[in-house]
Amino acid sequence: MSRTPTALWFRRDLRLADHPALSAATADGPVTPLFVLDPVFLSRAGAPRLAFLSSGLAALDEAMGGALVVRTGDPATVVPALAAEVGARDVHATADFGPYGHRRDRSVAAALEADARSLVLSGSPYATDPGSVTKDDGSPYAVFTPFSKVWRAVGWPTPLPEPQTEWRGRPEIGSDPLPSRPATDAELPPAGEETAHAAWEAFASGALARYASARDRPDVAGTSGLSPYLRFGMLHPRQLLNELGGSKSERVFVTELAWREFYADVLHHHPRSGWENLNRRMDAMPVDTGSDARRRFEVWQRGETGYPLVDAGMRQLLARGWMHNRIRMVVASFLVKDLHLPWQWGARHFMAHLVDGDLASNSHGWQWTAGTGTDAAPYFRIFNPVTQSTRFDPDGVYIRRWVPELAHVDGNDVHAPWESKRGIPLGYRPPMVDHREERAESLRRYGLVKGR
DNA sequence: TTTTGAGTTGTTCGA
DNA sequence: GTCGAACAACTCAAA
Repeated sequence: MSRTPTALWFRRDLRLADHPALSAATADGPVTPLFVLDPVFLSRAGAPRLAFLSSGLAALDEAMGGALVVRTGDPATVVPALAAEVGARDVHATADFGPYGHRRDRSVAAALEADARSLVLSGSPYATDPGSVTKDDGSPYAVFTPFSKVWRAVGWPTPLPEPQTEWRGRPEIGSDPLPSRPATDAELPPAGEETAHAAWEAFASGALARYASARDRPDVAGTSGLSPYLRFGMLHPRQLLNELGGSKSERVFVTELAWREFYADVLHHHPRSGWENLNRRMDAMPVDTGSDARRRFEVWQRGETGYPLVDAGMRQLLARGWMHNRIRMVVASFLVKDLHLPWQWGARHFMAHLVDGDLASNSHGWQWTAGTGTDAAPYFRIFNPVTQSTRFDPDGVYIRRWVPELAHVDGNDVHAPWESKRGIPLGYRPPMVDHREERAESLRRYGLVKGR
């Protein structure tokens, strides 16, 4: 077997097990592991996600015996230069289906080909590659449920073992320093493949059994907490899917993974939907963007709306770089339907603070709430922040944890302190808007565009 | 080809 | 207090 030097360009696949591109590279010969600090990514990701990435790269580097090579700059320049330096004919990578990643990879591939080299893409961050689940006529699905049925029927390959790779990297191959962890006040989960697997094992043997009901409860640890690991490929969904059975809770968890795949598929077919309404008719929907809108947006960002559940969620986001899924919907509905602000404002704030921030899931989750997306929620589905609070945080445990001003408020007063006979607690604030009025205003605005 | 029923996550109102 | 209806429009799959 010929032994040709090769390179593996890591992106959102920071693991060694079940890594098709790594297996392909290992089959070629000695592998130079590369991570590129791309100024475009660095300018977009907020400090929490960069901090998580930094720890993830350190863990990956350690798992490779300190071989990781880091280069800084435009990948179209940096990757071919590294390939030439190590004499790699091929540069291996996992395919990226996001709009920017797809463009970037085309220009990197062109630059490599100009130098008689190739970018070889294997695998993807998904169980099924975006674009591969289609209707019989080849067109993409616009509704989740039929997509998910076909997606399940297509299935996924069994995970690959970690190969015996001959690394050829640092210090033999020069490298920039591994990125330092940017300062952030957020308390983040530990990163890395080993930690990710431990988190999965803990979930699988614990909260998974009650997932179907507990996943909606922000006051208990009912969710998997795996989203940051999936975001950076420290885990691959295929690894989880192969271990999941058919119990009610396991099926519900598989469905959550299917949503991740569906939204990646939608973004693949409609790249502009990352930041624009998928449903163009909704462009006519009036939203507020003036200086008072900015002020309301900042109140929402700080978690000072006066609605305890909304404020708890916004503060959890700042403190942890993460927010419970149901609360993401509650705060999103509040921004869109109580404050009448563009969903893109909220989506951008989420992307700046979420460790698991992923364009496909984030944008389409927001579009679902805003009623502008594929398979959108009916426009009249407007969350009542108090009803959601009493239903999903019945004892106020989540609110008291994240809104210290309310930590000592007794009983049900915690859900709507302004209704308390004892008055609004010191340090807290009255609701910034009247939900009943803003709900009516929202319905009025949707009425302007509906049926067109 | 046409028709029909179903579709993640809700709320309010009136009987 | 509980419960069913109403709140659109459109996509998709199955009949």
